[in-house]
Amino acid sequence: MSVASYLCYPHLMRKVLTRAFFDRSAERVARELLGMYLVRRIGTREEAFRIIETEAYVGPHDLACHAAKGLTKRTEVMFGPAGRFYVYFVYGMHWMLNIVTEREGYPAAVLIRGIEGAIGPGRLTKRLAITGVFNGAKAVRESGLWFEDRGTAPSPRTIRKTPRIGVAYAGKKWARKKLRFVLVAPASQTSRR
DNA sequence: ACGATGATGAAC
DNA sequence: TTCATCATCGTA
Repeated sequence: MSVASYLCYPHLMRKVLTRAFFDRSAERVARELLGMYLVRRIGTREEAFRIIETEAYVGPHDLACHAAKGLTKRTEVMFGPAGRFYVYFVYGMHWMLNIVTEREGYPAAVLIRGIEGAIGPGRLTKRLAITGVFNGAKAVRESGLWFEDRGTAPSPRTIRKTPRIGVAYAGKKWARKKLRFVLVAPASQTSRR
């Protein structure tokens, strides 16, 4: 494959996001995951979905973050190294997919809330057949679930910041923080004037 | 608009 | 033991 091919067909660029990408603040990771791809492999079948909605849960002081409860059996994955999935069950029905961020020992994560074709964290996991078996797994090819940079980073002007969904219990300060990131023009790769 | 779903952890 | 939760679907 020549360099020219990549220039003509930017989607052929496929760079798997490694631990270093996630070993940063949850807020930055949440913002930069917009436009990246979540890739799922089941057997030999592979599907990639552009990420269009995320939320950052920024640490133990963030009262909306499960880690604010401290180290428990459920939250222990968040206390581990970055680049692993934190998957938990809510409301007796839905699996929520998060990716752990920050250094080992500092609990923080990004909730993947929406991909093209499946808006909503519960719908997304159902669509990709993601359950608790992914909890603690590394986001690498071998796991069957990973992230890729396909060279389609969105223009900053297509990114919206809003308060997170369903976190009123966290108190005004944390419920109001704009830690939800939404890509409003998923198809466009560059800014429009 | 509201009830059902049913793991986890905190409050009681 | 009871209650609320990082939703969603079916029924009214």
